[in-house]
Order: sequence, then structure tokens, then C-alpha cells
Amino acid sequence: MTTAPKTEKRSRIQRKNRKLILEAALDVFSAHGYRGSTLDQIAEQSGLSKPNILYYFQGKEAIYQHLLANILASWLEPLEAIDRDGDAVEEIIAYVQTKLALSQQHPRQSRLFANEILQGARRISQQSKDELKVLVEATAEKIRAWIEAGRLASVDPYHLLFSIWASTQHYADFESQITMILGQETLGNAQVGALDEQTFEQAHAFLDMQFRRLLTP
Amino acid sequence: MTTAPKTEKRSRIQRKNRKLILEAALDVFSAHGYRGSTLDQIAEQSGLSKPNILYYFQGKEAIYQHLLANILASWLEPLEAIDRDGDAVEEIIAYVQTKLALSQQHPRQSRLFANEILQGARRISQQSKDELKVLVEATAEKIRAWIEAGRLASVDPYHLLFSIWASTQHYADFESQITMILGQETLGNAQVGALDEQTFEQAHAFLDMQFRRLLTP
DNA sequence: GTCTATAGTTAGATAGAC
DNA sequence: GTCTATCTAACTATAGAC
Repeated sequence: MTTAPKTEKRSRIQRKNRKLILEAALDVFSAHGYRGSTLDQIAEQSGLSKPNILYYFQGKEAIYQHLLANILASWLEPLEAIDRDGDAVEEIIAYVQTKLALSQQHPRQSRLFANEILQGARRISQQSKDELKVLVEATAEKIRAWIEAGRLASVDPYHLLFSIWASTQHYADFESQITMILGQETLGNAQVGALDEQTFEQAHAFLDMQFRRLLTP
Repeated sequence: MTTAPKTEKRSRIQRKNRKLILEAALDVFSAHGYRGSTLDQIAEQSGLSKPNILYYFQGKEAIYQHLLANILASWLEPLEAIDRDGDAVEEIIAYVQTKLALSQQHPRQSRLFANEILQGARRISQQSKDELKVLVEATAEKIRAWIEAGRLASVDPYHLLFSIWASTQHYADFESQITMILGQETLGNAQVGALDEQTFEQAHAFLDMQFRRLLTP
């Protein structure tokens, strides 16, 4: 029994199958959590056999770690994009909208991440945690500078970030509850489980207003 | 093999053991999710043997359902307490503070519930879902009336509730991330995992300001 | 690269003695 | 009411043929 090549050049079929596996695994892990997911489910979802999946990845944990690392990276990216030389309120509002758009376009990633945090972030490496902390610290510093310059209302930078994360990610993580409450009278749409466009437009408008009122000096 | 009495009178020892089991199960389920939890863990945590646990409850699912039903009830309670004849802004602010206090005092319940929603609310009965929907609908109606009376700024009632739930529950559900970011330089405290008093005071102040600014007409 | 077969664990639940 | 022993099913992972 051989194993797939690591970082060296991968064939077309290898790239395709790895992609199939990761896509299927994202479906399964985000819906059932790590322990609730099985290789059988990932195999069925991807159309590959179980041993074949273990040919491409070292095991269940390796697939999960791969997804988690990617999600962490895309989670940090928009934070870095905040421009300390830009208009303070507009920079924050833009960040809120970016995060909300991520919840709309990548709800499975958000849910996998939420699951991981909820259960104590056991599978996130100390290095990743340190990176997160440093980046958040730098962002808090940008916010503090804006406040001292009188360009932003005086708020605690950390709790501002918590509030933004919570209220934007909520639309992905608590999607099943939102659907439960708003009902889905939209019978026209194929009910695949995602929230409809209109809900996100309303969320967009609401959060814009909420954070604008909070932050305008 | 016999089974424990259902609703009829239970002995002291029965009440005590059921309580032990539920307390242990809350620890375990909130930390690992449904599928990630085992009867062995609940047995060890409660100090009872596995068969003994199955003497008191019909199975793993029954224990979970019992906890979930209680959590749902305590989740709905503060919503009903909102008084349509009270001061609009103060009523909402009081609700926010109540929800935040619940996150502080009962973080495990919040996390068990979040886990359940995150994974699609599969184990919540249709009846409970309907009850939730009706109660939220009634609350939205109270908020709409306040807005029409000019006592509250014009906001979407549903998205207001989503924002409140998200930003208060965040302190329980994402506790591990908050700890990660705020660090715990508080070496004096026995680090059992919970956020310290100071963090909740800051959250209290922040959310008070956020929703006051949003809602004051 | 992909498959069938299976080893090795772990988990939920039950039987039956005490 | 509580325990030891055990059954059965599910799951990760590996062996080895093709």
C-alpha cells in the first residue's frame, strides 16, 4: 500500500479527488461536528470509497485539520484589511459587511469554526491561537488610535469586535433557528436550507444602522 | 431488571441520583456535543456506574432531551417577561442584561443549546419549534407597537432580537475564543475556564451602550 | 489508484447476580 | 438499586488483491 505524494507535484486526478474529499468533508463536519462525522459519510458524499479517502489523507483528523487551517486563514484576512488611514466609521462598517457576506457565502465554514470554538478549541494549534491573538491586538490598537483622534465614539475595542463577530456569524451559525422563526413561506425557492437573499439584505441594513449609531462620534 | 418510577413519587436517593446524572450530563454534552459525548464520561463525571445511569434514564437520548427541554423553557422565559406597558428602551435593555446574565451564570446550557442549533436543531421537537416561533412573533408585535408609538427607533424587530441573542450568548458560546484573545493574565484566579467578573462588567457596559444608542428614538 | 475484506476499538444497551 | 459481564453495532484504519 502506498500513500499519495505530499507537497510534490500532484496529478490532475489527485488534485480533483482531494478537492472532492475536502468539499464533502466540509459538508459533513459543518453539519455534524467532528465526532458526529464519519468517514463513511464523507465517502458517500464525495463518491469515493473509504479506503480511497485514506489514500489521499492520513486520517479523519488530517482532513479536519486541513479544513480548519484554511478557515482560520480566511477568518483573519478581513481583519488585516482594516486600513488605519481610512475613514474610521466606514472602515468598521465595511468590515461588518465583509463578515456578513462571508456568513452568507460560506456558512459551512462558519459553522465548522463555531463548532470547534464551542467545544473548547481543542484542535486549534497553539501557534494559530497566538497568531489570532496578535492580530486582534493589532486591530484593537487601530481602533484605540481612532478613538483618541476623536474619529470614533469611545467603545471598548475588544467588545466591539466580539459584537461584530457575534452578530454577523449568527446568520450562518444559527441559520436553523432563523429559518425556524422567519418561517419559509418562500415556497418558490428550493428549500436547501440556506437563508434567502431578502433576509441578508435586511441583516445588512440592520447591522449598518446598529454599528453606525454606536460608532459615530 | 426493573426501571425507575416515572412521574410518581421518587425517593430521596432517586431524586439525588437523577440530579447527579443531569448535572454530569450537562457538563459532558455542553463540552463535546451530543455525538461527542459518551455514557462512560457521564458515568465517571457523576460517580455512578453506566448501568445505573440506564436504570434512571431510558438512554443517552433521553438524558439529552430532558436537558434540552429545560434549557428551551428557561430560554423563552425572559422573552415573556418583556412588558409592553413598560418604558420601551428600558424594557429592551433589561432583556439584554438578563440574557447576558444567563450567559454568565449558565454558560453550559447556552453551549448545549448552541451546539444543537448549529447542527440543525434535529433533536428539537416540532412542538417546541412552534412554541418558539409563536412567542417570538408576539415579542416582535410588542416591539412594532413601541416603534409606531414613537417610543423606539425604527428597527426590524426580528433582526433586533437576533442581534441581542448573538451578542449576549457569544460570551458563553465563544468563551474559549474570548479567553484566547483577552488572555488570562489573572493568575490569581483558579483558571476553571470561565470568564472573569471584569469581562462581564465590560460586556454589560458595552451592550448597554450599543443597544441604547440603537434604540433611543 | 481503487477495491474487498477485515482487524481492532469503542460505544450504547441488556442480562442477571447480589 | 447497583454491580459485573457481555452482546451488538458502528467506526477508524490497514492489508493485500487487482
